[in-house]
Amino acid sequence: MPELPEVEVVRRGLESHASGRTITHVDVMHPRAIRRHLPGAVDFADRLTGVRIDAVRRRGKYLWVELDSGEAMLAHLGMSGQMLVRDEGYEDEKHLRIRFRFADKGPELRFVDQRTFGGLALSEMVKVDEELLPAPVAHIARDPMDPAFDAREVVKAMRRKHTEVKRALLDQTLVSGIGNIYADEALWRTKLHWARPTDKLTAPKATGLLQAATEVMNEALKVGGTSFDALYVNINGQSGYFDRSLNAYGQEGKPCTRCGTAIRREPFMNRSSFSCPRCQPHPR
DNA sequence: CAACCGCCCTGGGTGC
DNA sequence: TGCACCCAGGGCGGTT
Repeated sequence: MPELPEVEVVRRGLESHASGRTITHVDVMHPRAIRRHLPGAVDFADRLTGVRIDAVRRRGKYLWVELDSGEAMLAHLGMSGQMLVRDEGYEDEKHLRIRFRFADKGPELRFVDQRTFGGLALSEMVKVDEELLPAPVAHIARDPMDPAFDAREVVKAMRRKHTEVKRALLDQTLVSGIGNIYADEALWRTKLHWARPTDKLTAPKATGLLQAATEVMNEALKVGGTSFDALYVNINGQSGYFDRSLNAYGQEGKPCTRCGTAIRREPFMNRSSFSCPRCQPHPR
């Protein structure tokens, strides 16, 4: 569920509630939550203890905190990962995976994850295009909210590919941050079917598609992101409201808000794609 | 090398 | 009530 807008909501929450704080205790209650930290839970906790959080950053759906030790703690929320700021003594969540306590004795930071696709890891920073990134993020493309995002270059690269347009939108090495929800919404806004071949898209169409993706994610960010259930929440456990503004994703059978035709659902990469049969006809 | 497929995992929902 | 099954899905490793 968490795509760029939802991860950005979490980043902002962490920036105001975790930056500048020094970690004193780390409890890893589920090893799978740090499976990408190969040296294991003890090493993870040891290297974080006594370390201060200097900044909280994001690229696409990846989130990381810069530490005064020179490392970064990298997070990916997967489908159901949450970062929660909770007062000490607040009841443990059922799927609490990692708990952080701080020197200021203020609220804890908790990583909660029902479906365990998410996780945390410590990583070293590497320089990519004059920018320091955690090593596992080095191959992730800039997202549309990055000041250095170059839409013209992305359009060129997209039109060079031989694939379906939705696959390209979801390719995090081409443009990052877009997942199934915002891909379907951007395609609906641009009146493109997901299976349209990228190499047959005109440059204006591809440009418009990227613009639509950027706009829909900005609109979602303004209202706190998209939540269908309790799986995506901000650091205080609150849902976002953008699900009320969705035109395609999850709208199977409902009338298209543009033309009234019932929205269809089609299988796509072992999941679903939602689109309007009239506004977004199948490519020939 | 680019494209693509299957797997990782859990629990809420549904149908029998 | 209980069981089997389906579905959600980003990223990664392996295959074509």
